Amino acid sequence: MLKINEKNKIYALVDCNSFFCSCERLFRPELNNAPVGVLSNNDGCFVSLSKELKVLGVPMGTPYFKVKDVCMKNNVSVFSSNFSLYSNLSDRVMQTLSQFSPRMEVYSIDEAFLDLTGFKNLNEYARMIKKIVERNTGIPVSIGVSSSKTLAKLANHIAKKSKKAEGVVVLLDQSRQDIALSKTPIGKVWGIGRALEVKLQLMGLRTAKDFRDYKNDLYIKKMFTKVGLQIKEELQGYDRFSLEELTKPKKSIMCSRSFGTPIYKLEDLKKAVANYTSSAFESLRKQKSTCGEIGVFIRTSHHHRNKTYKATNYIKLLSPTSDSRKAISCANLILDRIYKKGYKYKKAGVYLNSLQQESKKQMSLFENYDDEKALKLMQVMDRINSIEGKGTLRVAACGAGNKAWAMNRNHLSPRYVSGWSNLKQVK
DNA sequence: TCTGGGGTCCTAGGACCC
DNA sequence: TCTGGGGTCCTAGGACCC
Repeated sequence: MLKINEKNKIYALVDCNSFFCSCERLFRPELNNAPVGVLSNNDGCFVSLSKELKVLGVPMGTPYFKVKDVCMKNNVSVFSSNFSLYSNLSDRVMQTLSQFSPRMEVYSIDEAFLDLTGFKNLNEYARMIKKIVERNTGIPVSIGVSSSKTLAKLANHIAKKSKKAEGVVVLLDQSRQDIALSKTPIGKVWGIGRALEVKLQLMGLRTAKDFRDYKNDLYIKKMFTKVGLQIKEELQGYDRFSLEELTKPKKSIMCSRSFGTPIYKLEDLKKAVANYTSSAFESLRKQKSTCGEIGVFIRTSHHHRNKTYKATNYIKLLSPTSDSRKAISCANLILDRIYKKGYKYKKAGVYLNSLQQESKKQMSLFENYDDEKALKLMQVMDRINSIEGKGTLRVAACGAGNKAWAMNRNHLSPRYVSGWSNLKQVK
């Protein structure tokens, strides 16, 4: 099999600092240097912690009741989560980021990868991105730049921690990579979770550098599957998890909640699940999919041994649907099957599986470009030129297939140049 | 007493077919 | 009585992420 060995990509990972906390702070500037935390549904656990709260020794995911005292004593501002606000602000951040590269992957609500391949003065460019995002949205970000997503992620991690870095780390030369990787515990590497961490440590691999330099690839593949080997190669700087610009439609959708107060009765479960079903179907219709299978689960608390019960069951639909009323009657049927009397239910949810697109017309950002997208490309070009000098990059639009790209002049092929005049006309 | 919600990908193993 | 072997598809469950 051909192994592609060129390290020719450059990715930036832009990550919002303590995102939910930062969102809350936008409306309470007086909290800017104070400890802030945001809680999950039912105010269960912390899902976002400001730097000042982390310093107090509260780890991510801690149940609130366990640290309530600490919070009171230290005057911590604790918020219930407000996801519609966060998702609004996220859109604004992403919108701003899209001005800095023609290729971008929105990875999560608070993170995006930018393809900066071919760009120069990366440090300066990244600092400009950081400054402009903060100015336009009020959300502070950290940026890590390197030749694979995994390394960019690692660089970002350092950018967050190191004071000297001031929020931006470009991790490209070998000696700096060696130092950074040798200081990174193996479990901190993106894609290495608790289970793999244990296995790797048993092999004597304690740091990211140990793993990167481990010689036996076949053994890695056997022990950690294809993905494990890919992570190792990403640490070596090879691009194995390439950028995914398209926001693909979801393959499954679920909606579930824990109950603040437990539920005992079947009819109450049915009401709750009906609500979850309608909101799951809203997402389903939004991405123009139909659903071919519906599943429901109910469970008691898993934190106490005695009298636990959990059950899941599915119904396959003869004809896929996006009509939530049909789905709700299925959900009720399932609940009739799995409900057992006498239990204290703490959580329930609905799964939508076997999703299919109603129409296959999925467009990438720059496919079927229109005036607006073309103008956006011009914007990107201006940004790039402002830092690298005019003429470094050129924006071209390709007539065939209606694709438009911004690219390095050196990589400009005649095929793309042909569309150049097109785009100028648009401007 | 009180412990989130929403996803993806991969593999092993069983069912089934020829 | 002896009881093959290879392929595909599906599902459950584990691992990971934010």
